[in-house]
Amino acid sequence: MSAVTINDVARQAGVSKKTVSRVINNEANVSVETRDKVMAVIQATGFKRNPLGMALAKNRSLFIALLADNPSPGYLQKLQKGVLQYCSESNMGLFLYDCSYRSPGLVAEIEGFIDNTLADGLILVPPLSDKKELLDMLNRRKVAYVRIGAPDAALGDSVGFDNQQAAYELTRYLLRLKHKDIGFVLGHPDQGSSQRCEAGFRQAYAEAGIEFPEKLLVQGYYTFQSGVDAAAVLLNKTPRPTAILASNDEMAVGVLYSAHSRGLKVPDDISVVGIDDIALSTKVWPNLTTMRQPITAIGYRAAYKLIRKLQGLPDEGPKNPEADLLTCELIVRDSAREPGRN
Amino acid sequence: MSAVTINDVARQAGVSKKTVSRVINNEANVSVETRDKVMAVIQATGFKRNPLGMALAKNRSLFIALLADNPSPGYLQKLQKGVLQYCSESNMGLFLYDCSYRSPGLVAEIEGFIDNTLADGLILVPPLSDKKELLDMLNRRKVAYVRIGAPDAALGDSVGFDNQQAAYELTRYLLRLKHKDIGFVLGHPDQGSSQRCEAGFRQAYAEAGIEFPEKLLVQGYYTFQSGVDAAAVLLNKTPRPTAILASNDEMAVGVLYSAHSRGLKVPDDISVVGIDDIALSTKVWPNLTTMRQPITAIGYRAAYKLIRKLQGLPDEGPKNPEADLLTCELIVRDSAREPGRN
DNA sequence: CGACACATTGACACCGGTGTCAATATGCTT
DNA sequence: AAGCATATTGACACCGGTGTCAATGTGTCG
Repeated sequence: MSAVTINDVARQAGVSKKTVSRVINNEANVSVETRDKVMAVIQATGFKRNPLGMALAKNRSLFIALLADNPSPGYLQKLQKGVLQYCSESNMGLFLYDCSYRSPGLVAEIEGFIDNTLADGLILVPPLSDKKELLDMLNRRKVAYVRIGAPDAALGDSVGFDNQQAAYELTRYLLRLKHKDIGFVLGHPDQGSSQRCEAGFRQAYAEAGIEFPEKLLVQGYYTFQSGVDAAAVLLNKTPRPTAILASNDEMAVGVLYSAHSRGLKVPDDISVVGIDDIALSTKVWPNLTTMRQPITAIGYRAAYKLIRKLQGLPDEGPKNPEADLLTCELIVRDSAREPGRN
Repeated sequence: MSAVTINDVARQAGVSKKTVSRVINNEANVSVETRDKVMAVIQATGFKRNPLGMALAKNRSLFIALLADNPSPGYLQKLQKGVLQYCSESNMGLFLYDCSYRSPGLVAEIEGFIDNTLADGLILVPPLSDKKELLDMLNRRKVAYVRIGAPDAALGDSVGFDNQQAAYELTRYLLRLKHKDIGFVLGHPDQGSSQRCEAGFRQAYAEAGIEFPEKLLVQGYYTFQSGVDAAAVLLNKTPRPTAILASNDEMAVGVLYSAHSRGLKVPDDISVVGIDDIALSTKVWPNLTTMRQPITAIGYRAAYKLIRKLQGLPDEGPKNPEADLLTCELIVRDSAREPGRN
């Protein structure tokens, strides 16, 4: 059945196994006749190189891993899809590893994971991508990585999108709709994206020359539940905000939920918008108006960058020197409109 | 830095590398002094066995893979969590692979994936777990697998839960609430679980001595969109059903969405229930009444069964001879109640 | 024709472990 | 004390590939 080895091919083709190795690796300096002969045997026998043997010899495993804490499940899922897609295209295996951001043994745990799998490279999802100790360990052990969503040239390659721009444009959109009292649900305080979102809100207000409603800024943690809780606070304020902007869709859906449970109608009584455009956003009623982040594309691009680096090939993507920032897009759906008579 | 090999340990401990191998594998017939001496060096050097070398020598990779098409993202996510958990506990790596159920090259594609990764075993998520050609290939290649959610002793080990029982109890619950015209959204026709659900509906009606409403049976495909579509059909019937039971929560949420978009109130105007209890079910308004399937536990148990099998250790779980069927549980939330005056 | 660059190929060691088997030491039986 | 079973250990080949280097063959130049 299986197990046609390089030795079998070599024997049948009447060459040394090194020559077979040359052929399967497309190396130069193999005569055309030899190459054809070997290829024929490979075809006939259905030979596939054993990745483990190769990995051992080359000290390169051909596996990468996606490391994630689980902030917004919908986000992770889309990201994973993009990563997986490029992995398939390039015949790389993708390991999955869940970890807990707050666990004290995190770095050691991940070190153990690397030892167990010998993954060549890692894709780090926020908030892991901001974790200095982790990056230090990876640098020390010379494990390649690409970070998602946290551009900071000093910390290494990253792919993400411009949260500040997204929040800025979304806020402008609400301001254009004539909302003035907008409630903001912040993201997780440990994540850089959170501060960038906040900067975007403020920027839009500043440009419009309207005083920023400091009292309508509520802490969130990027989770559904934190959105529910934040909305509960905001909806008790007087005057009640006419719109709520959450730093991600997962929380925006929580806001929606909170509004519904107090009998408020969206968008008649209050507008709700988010950022990301995850699958969930079109499963709730009403569909969420949001800034679409090309999450799957980001995952794809991250995998591309990592794998190209591992292969020693140049990155032929966008020429952005330090970080890839993919652009976002306003998706107008049904959860926001001009404030009504209340 | 890294790369303490078994040779290094052997040299420093003054023994042969085979003896070191014996120690790290906990083999018998090593004297206590030797074991201690070797252990001390292992501790001191921080030696970790290289999984690739081991895999090559033993012809066992210590990696398993989760193969999935993507029926209901929430389902997959919970499952993945359970699988990952047991993998972590047992130091196994988990590969992820997405595939398309309908792709004609599916079997060859998966075969290629196995060649690329040398995964020791596979966990198959429905509808893959029903795919005869796939199972044949795996048997032929002697790749171990555990199937999720499709008990059928002839096809190999499986872990799942009793869909028929779930649908049966859920239907009884609605009947007890005095619903009579219940609309049913069936699952994917290719998946066995779908027929079992249907059997459960019918069983409950038969027991109650009520004629089964054949006209209220609508085809679905386990996706959100198919739930939306099926509900559109059901809500146009006269008389309109007073309740809709969907074969999974993903579709039930679609039904909810459909009801909302026609201005119907749930549960005042119509009750909606589903099966699974995914994360989504508590993010929509109103929260979904559902039969909870212990999805994460199923994933955990599947990984357990597979890995124990690979390790040649006995399965010390439930003594169910052919398939593990974990029990389900009715979760009463806010999307169903007695039919109103209409 | 000799010297030399270059293309082609294979022998062999090596990556980091494990399996087999033989060598030696030890304890027990009679 | 001889005979034998058992415990402990290491030498060596092997898993399936790749890297190094030397040995050939071929073409070009002076």
